[in-house]
Amino acid sequence: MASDAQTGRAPSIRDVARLAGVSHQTVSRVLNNHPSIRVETKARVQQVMDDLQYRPNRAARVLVTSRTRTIGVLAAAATQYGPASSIQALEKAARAEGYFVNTTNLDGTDRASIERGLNHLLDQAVEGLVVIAPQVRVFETFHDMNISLPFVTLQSTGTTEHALSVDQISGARLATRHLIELGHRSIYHLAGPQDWIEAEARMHGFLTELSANDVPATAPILGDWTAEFGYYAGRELLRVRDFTAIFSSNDQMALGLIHAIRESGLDVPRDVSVVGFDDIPEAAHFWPPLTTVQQDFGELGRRAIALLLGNIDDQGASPATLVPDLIVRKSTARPAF
Amino acid sequence: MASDAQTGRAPSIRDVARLAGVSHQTVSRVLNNHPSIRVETKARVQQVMDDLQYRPNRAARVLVTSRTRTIGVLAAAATQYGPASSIQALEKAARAEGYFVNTTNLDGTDRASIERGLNHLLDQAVEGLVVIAPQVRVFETFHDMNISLPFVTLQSTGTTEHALSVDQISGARLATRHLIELGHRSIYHLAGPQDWIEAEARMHGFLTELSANDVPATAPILGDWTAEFGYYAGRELLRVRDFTAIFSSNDQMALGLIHAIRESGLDVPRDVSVVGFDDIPEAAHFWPPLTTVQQDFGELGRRAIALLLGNIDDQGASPATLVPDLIVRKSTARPAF
DNA sequence: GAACACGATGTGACCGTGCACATCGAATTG
DNA sequence: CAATTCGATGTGCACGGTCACATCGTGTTC
Repeated sequence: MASDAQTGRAPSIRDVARLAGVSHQTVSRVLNNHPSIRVETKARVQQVMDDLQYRPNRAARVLVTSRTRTIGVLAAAATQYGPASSIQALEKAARAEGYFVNTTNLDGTDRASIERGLNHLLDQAVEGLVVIAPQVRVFETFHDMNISLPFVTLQSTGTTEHALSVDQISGARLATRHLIELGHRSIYHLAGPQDWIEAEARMHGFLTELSANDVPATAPILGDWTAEFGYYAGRELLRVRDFTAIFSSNDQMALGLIHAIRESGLDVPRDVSVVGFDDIPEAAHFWPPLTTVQQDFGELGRRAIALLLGNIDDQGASPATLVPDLIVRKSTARPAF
Repeated sequence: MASDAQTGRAPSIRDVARLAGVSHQTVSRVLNNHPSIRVETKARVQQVMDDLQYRPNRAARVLVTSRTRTIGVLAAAATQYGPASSIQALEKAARAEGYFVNTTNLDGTDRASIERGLNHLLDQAVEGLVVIAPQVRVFETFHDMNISLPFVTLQSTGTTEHALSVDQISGARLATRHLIELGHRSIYHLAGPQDWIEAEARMHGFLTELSANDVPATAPILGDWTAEFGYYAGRELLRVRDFTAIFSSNDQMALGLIHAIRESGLDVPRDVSVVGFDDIPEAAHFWPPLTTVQQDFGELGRRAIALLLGNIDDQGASPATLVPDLIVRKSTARPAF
């Protein structure tokens, strides 16, 4: 009855202790590598751990320390390249810091779905939050549920302290300026959903750059990030055809746009120039290869973690601004006029 | 000193009990809605819970029940549409069943990375595993670490009981037959990495269909799922140009392929027909719109959970075979000969 | 050489739940 | 009407770690 280890439960710290002939506390010290332990004692304990394939029980640790070391990700478009890449990088970075990540995907973007997502995350007692979703609505909900938790939003204007400053505005200005410099004067903007902070920022950048160059502004078209939408928007737009260039808020919509343009017998870039945003890996292989604004999604994810853990562990992090690059390929040219 | 609730710790079951004037066990019963509780008692407890914004402590529960209700996902290409969609659906389905999901992304596909990923998952005591990665290598590692855990692989030939039977083979045959029926006799296959079971299955389907129709087989080209690879493979292939059609193992590589073909002055589908696999949302907007094999990634994810929870909760699930569809668009035509 | 510091280790309580068992009153049964 | 059953509730312990504190032997200090 001394070796009642076959109870089905995994070996515990006390099982290790017994076999190593030490107290459970000594085992705990080995686990947290406490300085004052004799090397041979440590070795002996470690040996027993290996033999037993011992793994510390996370739940027990969490219970006593009340630290879950888990950060939550609230995602709305985890299917798209950008968010997916950021999440991947973020998860990796968190893991390297000994943190766990729980990614929860919203069922929809309505209030109830957001609430459900947040609740799921709170049930796990996440220590911080990364929001990759319509931030505006999430933060409202967040506030109404009056929860206070360190959080970071992946892409933003940089107004809040919680926000990672990827300069979406300057990225959008870069794209717009490129079109203006080529000689375009009638430029449309296919925007993203306006409750995504980055969509709003890109639109803002677009309008700012237009007015800075005295180019007449056009009303942005509000899209949903999909190629499908880009396609139908393109077809609508072509009925009038009072433009020579379009700046799309992401690459997928640009693809749909090009599809519509070409289907109507026009050519890109001869008749219409198109600029995208994101530089997804496929963009270089669109036909024509897409001129677009490159974002480093991986870096974004890593910085999100750095910023968040900085908040959690209370040392202030420095979110230096990431400036996106314009990648000029073949989808833009001088207007035919 | 009776109201020592401001200790910083969240309210516990006993805080609720005290305020409701019942024992902690009664509160626990309310939580797990035990049948024999007076409705008014239940209401009173619930009221206190709301007031306190009480949330059950998951760690404590896990500790005592030794059930984590967490399933782990080991992912290698979470950045791509297919895997990402499956993960998203899977996470949602798991959540609906009261399970938590932890997605761990492999740093690489080497042995050490896989081991690291598995360890991370085991540290959380996941109750089951979904593998979206080079399965062959994962299972070897899995075996060598001699861990036994219910697991499911998302896409496979259907040989194992653990495997979800999406019939990748018949999907590939569908695509190949389509090309043959159009009159093609010189068909290449751009395959995926061979330690992905689905890549191997698609290749198998391709070869089977060729031989069933007495069409001479060609050596498959082993790719890495990326558009970039498709592009370079296409350039290589075009130096010889002894083919009229290519079946690509996924849509991204097909895109790169088309890019290379068109760049060399040839046309798709006039000179070369191309078929993809997956039907990512962008495929309909490629130029030309891509003929491809459609997979229901969401359904895949949902079934993975159903199968896994069936194993965990011990009721045998029935993994009826999902048969993919061929979506004919504009990238295929009769050979010009 | 007594007082003390310190390194190495052990002891017991505690974290927030669920489980097994006990209790107690009311309804049912013979 | 006593015995039994059952519904509604309470009591105490266990889960597997960490923390605060105690213990003990040894070297250092004055």
